[in-house]
Amino acid sequence: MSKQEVIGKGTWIDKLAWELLEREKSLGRNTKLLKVESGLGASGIPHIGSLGDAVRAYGVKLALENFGFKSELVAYSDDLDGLRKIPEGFPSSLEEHLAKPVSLIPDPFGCHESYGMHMSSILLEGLDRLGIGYEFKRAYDTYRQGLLKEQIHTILVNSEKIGNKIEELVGQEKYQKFLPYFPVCSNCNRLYTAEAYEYLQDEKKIRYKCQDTLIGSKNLKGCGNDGMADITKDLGKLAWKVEFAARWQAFDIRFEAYGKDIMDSVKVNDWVADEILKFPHPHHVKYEMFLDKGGKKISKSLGNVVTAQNWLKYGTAKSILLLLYKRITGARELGFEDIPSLMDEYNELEDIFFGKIKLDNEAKVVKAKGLYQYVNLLNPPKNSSQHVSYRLLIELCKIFKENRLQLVTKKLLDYGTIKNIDSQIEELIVLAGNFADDFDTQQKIEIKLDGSLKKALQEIADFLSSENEPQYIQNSIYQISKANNIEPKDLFKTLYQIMLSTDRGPRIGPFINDIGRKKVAQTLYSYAR
RNA sequence: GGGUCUGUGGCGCAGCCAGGUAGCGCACCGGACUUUUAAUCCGGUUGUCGUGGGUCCAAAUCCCACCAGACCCGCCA
Repeated sequence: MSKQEVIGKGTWIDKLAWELLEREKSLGRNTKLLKVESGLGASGIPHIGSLGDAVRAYGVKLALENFGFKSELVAYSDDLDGLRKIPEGFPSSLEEHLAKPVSLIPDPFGCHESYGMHMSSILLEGLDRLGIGYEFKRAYDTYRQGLLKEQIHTILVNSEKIGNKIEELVGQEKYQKFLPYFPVCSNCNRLYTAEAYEYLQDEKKIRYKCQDTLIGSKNLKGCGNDGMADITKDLGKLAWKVEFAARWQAFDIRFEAYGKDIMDSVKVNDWVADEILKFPHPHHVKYEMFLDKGGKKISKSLGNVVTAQNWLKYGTAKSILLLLYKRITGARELGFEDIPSLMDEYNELEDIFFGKIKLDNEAKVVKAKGLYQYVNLLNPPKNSSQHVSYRLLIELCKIFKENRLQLVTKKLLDYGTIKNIDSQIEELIVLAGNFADDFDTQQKIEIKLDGSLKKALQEIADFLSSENEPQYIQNSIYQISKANNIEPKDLFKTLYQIMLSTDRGPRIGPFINDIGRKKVAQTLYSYAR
């Protein structure tokens, strides 16, 4: 390759941070503190995509710090968003709270102060477990404290201009008719039903009428209240099409990533920031949504979602960070089945980092080492850990269900895969064990037993019940099959079916010995009857 | 209507965003170990990188056009 200066650690994150710095330089802005932002939805279960937004923003923060600048990640919870759909698996009692801001809805699980905080907490806990630091902010506080009042005022004063521009940019006509502000009805607490029709500039108040409105296909009842909202302290919120811009300026945000589903909103917000608020919009990067394996967008309102918490049952925090840092472009169908390869890929990166694997392409080495450092949040370990293929662990865990930790480690030592047992290995076995238990989708095989097979099983069980050397177990099975005129193949198959629910498996003599011959004998007796 | 992404052995995908020998998993074949199954280990086969142009000493990778599929937006946030 042509020699090119390596930027930072040589990853896309560094390149992005570099672009950001170049832009700030040309804007001539103060670069004392470069804040990056991530918006957290608070109305649905936060899946790994929401997490990714924050994790990647944090990566940019790290890159900026690596370049010698101060940076901070603002995690902003959109908890004034109204509840529009009840997520699957949530109580239908939420029905009465539809259209209310999620921060004004009681937590259906009773563990947090509101529905919104319940959802946000799931995401924040995920960030904590990944070691991501952030400053938490909420829409609720932001509006209550009037932090956006200047911006709201400017936007409302210019609402006609903005409405026309929105139509021009993205073809949405709505804001040519309505103000881009949703008050929360002081009478019924609902958002969306309260239609803002007049802004009283001098008083900084909005007149609204609470009336029936359509959300999706659902008709929501308004309460008829004819009210007034003070934009400096009452609850309510700017429409998304203009809200980011207000926030960017109020919080002095210099970077925000976004998913392609809100591309249009970002386009409008950039314009509003630049032209209306006179605050040069933050640098952006667009990322693809994570899709589930069917190719559908992961819906936050659906249950059974790939959350950080679910992922961490099977994979390490580093496997999530690797997923999110390895690249930003490209559509990704994501599922738990991606965990094994990410787990193994991390080991490979570690080997490259510590020089155990040589690559001939120097540029790729730099990139791999850089990625490894980001996955370790730019604080890589001093020494390489012991590596075991995660796939191998899964195979072993499928076989050993009881006494798993002990039996799997014994096998690993036998194979010579590891030299000694350490806590990391034990942790991996637990993770791989969970994976094996939850995703070993081999359907139960119907076991057909005729008379001679039953007799053979009986004999094997008898043999196992007596004291014999382990190495004879394998042999005895051959003998018993011959004595009963059964193909050894069929007898082995039956044994695997009984013990593992598969047609194949590990060498059976030592295996029986490992799980305990008495226990196997009991199982076989029950089938021989 | 607007936009984005994807297209790589039989299947599923990585590599593309900083061009330099086309890779991984599964499957398949052979070997080792084993008293003929299999786990595991070692080795191997499988490709005009969607099509057509362009840039370049060099393109799966960058640019343009086209074809096909998926998704998002055009309610709302």
